[in-house]
Amino acid sequence: METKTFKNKKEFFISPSSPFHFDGTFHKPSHYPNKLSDWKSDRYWQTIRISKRIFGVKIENKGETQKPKIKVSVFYDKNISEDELEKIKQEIIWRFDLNADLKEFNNLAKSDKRFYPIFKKWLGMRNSSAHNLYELLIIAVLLQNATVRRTVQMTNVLLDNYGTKLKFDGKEIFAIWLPEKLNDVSEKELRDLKIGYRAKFIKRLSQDFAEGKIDEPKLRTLDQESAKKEMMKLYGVGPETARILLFEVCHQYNTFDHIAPWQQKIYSRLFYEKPLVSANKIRDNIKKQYGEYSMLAVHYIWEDIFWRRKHEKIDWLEKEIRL
DNA sequence: CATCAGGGCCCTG
DNA sequence: CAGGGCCCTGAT
Repeated sequence: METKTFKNKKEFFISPSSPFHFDGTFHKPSHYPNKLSDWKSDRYWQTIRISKRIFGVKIENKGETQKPKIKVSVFYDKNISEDELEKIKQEIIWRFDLNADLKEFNNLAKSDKRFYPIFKKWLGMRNSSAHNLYELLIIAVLLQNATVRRTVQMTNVLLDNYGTKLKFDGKEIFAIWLPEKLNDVSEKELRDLKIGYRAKFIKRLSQDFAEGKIDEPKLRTLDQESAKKEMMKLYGVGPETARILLFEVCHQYNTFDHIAPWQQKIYSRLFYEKPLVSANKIRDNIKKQYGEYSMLAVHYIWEDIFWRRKHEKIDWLEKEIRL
């Protein structure tokens, strides 16, 4: 593992579209714990790679829901150009969907008698991804067919071997390796880290990205159907992984199509207070109610229950999360 | 102790 | 388009 310490710092501000919810956007309690970011109320840290160069980023809330403003501090070594700063700014705006127009969605939420309190509580929250396509793809592959504990284990062993530990602002935050880092790493070496059949996926995906076969900027501009088609071409990407990528990386709000069995159980409780409702019924009802914003609406309700879980014991939920 | 399904996907028939 | 196999782990 590579370790770097960055002491130089430059700052700039971003004004997200209003309304905006800082903590809901920068922290997702449903995600598994990892060393790739850190969060305290109104403060957030992560690493970011811009044209293969790595930076430390601290983001602070300096505004209010209706008058949003965030301060970004970029940590680097040696020097940084205006161009790089601008690229970082634009990338943060994209990844955290800071320019989102959620007027229509918020109107929809208002007419939802049952869940309005939740939508109101998280008003201005964005669906976001701290990571780029390759990085989130790696995470998604590590989620496949694994319990949380195992996913955490696999993430850590890979980061310890190929990642970068970045020290900045008194924090130690990791970055996922660049795809070409695995050029000279064999599938067997990966396999020996106990990541199982995923070694094959990660090896092949890294190769494809290193060779520049995937055009992330273009994928971000495609309509949902075309983007999904392109994602599914990636080795190891099926319906569930494509859904994650489309929602988090491409900010497609209406990706509530594939429902995994464990999600189905949680949705059944959340929406029907029953142990098990058929996936088709769940999907149809949600799509009918939230239309183009199906996944986004579910995201609000989903994250809300995981926020509650932080300080409240929810027995049925504990049972459905495989730790 | 053994067996099995699982925070999916690929491949084969 | 159905079903087996895949790495491992935890539940039974």
